[in-house]
Amino acid sequence: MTDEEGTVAPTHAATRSDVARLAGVSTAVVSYVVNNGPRPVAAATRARVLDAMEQLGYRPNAVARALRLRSAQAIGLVVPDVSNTYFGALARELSDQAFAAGYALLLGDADNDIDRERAQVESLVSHQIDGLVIVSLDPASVAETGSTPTVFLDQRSRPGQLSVMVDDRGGAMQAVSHLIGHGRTRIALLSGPRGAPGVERRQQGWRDALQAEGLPNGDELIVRSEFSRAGGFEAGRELLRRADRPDAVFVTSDVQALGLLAAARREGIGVPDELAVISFDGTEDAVYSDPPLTAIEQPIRLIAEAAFTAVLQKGLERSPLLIPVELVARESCGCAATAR
Amino acid sequence: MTDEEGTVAPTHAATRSDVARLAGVSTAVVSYVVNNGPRPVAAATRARVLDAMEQLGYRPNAVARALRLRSAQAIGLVVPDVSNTYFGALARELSDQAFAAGYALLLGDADNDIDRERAQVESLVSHQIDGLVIVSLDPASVAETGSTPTVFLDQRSRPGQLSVMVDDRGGAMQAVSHLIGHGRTRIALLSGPRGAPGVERRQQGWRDALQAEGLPNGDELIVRSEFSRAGGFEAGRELLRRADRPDAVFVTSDVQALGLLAAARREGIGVPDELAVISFDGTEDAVYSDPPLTAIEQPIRLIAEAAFTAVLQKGLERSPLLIPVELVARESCGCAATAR
DNA sequence: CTGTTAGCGCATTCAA
DNA sequence: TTGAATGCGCTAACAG
Repeated sequence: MTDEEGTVAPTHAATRSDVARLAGVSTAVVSYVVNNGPRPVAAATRARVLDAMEQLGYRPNAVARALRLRSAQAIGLVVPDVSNTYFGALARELSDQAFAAGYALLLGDADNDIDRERAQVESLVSHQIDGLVIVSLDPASVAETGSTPTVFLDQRSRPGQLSVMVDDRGGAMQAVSHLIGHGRTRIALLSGPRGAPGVERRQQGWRDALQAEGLPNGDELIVRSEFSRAGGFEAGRELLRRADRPDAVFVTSDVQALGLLAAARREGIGVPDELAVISFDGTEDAVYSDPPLTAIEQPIRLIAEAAFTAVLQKGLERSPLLIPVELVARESCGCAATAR
Repeated sequence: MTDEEGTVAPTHAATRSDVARLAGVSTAVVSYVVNNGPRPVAAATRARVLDAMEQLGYRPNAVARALRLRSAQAIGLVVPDVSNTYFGALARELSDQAFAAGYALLLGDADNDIDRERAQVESLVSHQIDGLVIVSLDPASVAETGSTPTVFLDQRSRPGQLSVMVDDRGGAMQAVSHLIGHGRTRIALLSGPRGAPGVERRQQGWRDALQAEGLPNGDELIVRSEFSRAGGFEAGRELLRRADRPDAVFVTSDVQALGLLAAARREGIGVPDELAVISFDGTEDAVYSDPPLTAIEQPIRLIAEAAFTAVLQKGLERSPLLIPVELVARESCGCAATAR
């Protein structure tokens, strides 16, 4: 009820033709001032238009614009789980990039589910996004994105595919070498889900570094879990209860390492004294844990920049970038104790 | 060039009229089968259409649909910082809700900046979202959302506004009472940014609970920081270095509490023995910290459900919901020690 | 410098 | 049960 009061609140939001009418110009002119082109507009006219827009509280309709331009001025991001610290940070940085360039960000949370991931990708693509950045659970089975430029983060399945790669193997090798430098000899791997981004290469790095020193690197030293605190806790507990418990662990993500630390505490195993730990990611999680985690730090801002650039300027960056990572020593590896 | 080769690769993605042509029907019929209505379609015809869609790899254009329907089948979420565990979890749950209902989620990260927040809101609204959920830095200065239903999370500025409120005051009182039950008498407050969601009411609850017991509750017992680990660390350090150091702290968020725990460790202050801590949020951060945080747990899934429902069925839920919270005892309050 | 106008892809009313 | 035609709001020729 009380909808036909009239004159008070406009039924629809103002459109460009309302503005044109009020300003006494054509709709084209309104476009020209809104978009600052492509044709010039007389200063006086422009002022009238601006004034009319103001009066009407005019807001351009981005959807109509998107239909016309075949571009929504938006990019999509699909991750397995935004509530994971690393992916959250990634979403934040990408949102930053997008915003700075005038793009909106559509987020698809795959909920660690491959079907959900497919559905999210299809939904985003149908929304006419200008590009898609995806951290896939299984890059081989990602839905077809047609003409939407798509960049995979830290994974590559098909050859010609756009990717931003992180130096997973190198990082893992750094981590393991560091552990060896601390005199550790039985270095386990707390790995992530098969096929998850970076996992295979981090694993390879772990193995290669161990191999080079003639240290044990068999599958019996590997445990796996999801990228989560709970996963790291369970897998860590299993590992730490073994008779031939390792004296160090390289972990494929910060959140898993948080779980591992909790497991060590529960088992009464001192870190770093009895168990040295180095994780991959180097998010804020690593800085404020107990003990603070020595970690292979991913430059998330750089990664987001590279991804954003690649996705919007397809062609140029077809060379797969390799983002460097670096070891940031904190306490979980034993460095602090050594220093003391 | 090579555009008239035909039959090979279509220049544009297939549209409804390509499908119609191939199936030998009108575009209206294609609509009917795509949308399963509003008119019936003969089984044989439907089969032909489905077949044509398949052949062409047809994907409906959500933007065109949105323009026509004046609804993008999408909702927006604006938070101060997605990389904050709590907001990340919220984004995830809301994404879940939206997905289940066939909606996409547009995410706006305000980057803890009020101007950025305004811009994000405007951008989302212009994208014709069907509803907006916002956790605002300053609800009074949120951009006008016009006819887009908007629900504020845990804050209310204007009277008629849609909100999903959490029982902040009650939760804070529970926390403080619990601390008092452990014999603590000098209970500080590590508070959040002024105007941030829930902060004022949590502060009120802290004060009221203390007041009721005749315990000190002056402003000198309050320190403030952003909702971040780093903020909690700095403010915590300041607090713990005072001559009249408190014997307990109620913290307005998990991430701040993580920072406080790190500060206590740095200062050599034992938690919970010398300093009991209870935080607000109860995310996974609380479960795997050292010691695990006793926390007032927010039912994030419930909150997301309430917000989603409210935003899409405006009118119905105009009564401001009050979501209950509950204290989950872990170790930082001293319960474990008591039990032992 | 400004006005007219033809679509962008889709849903739907009106005819058939 | 199906087809033809209209318009959602906007951009960008094309024509003054």
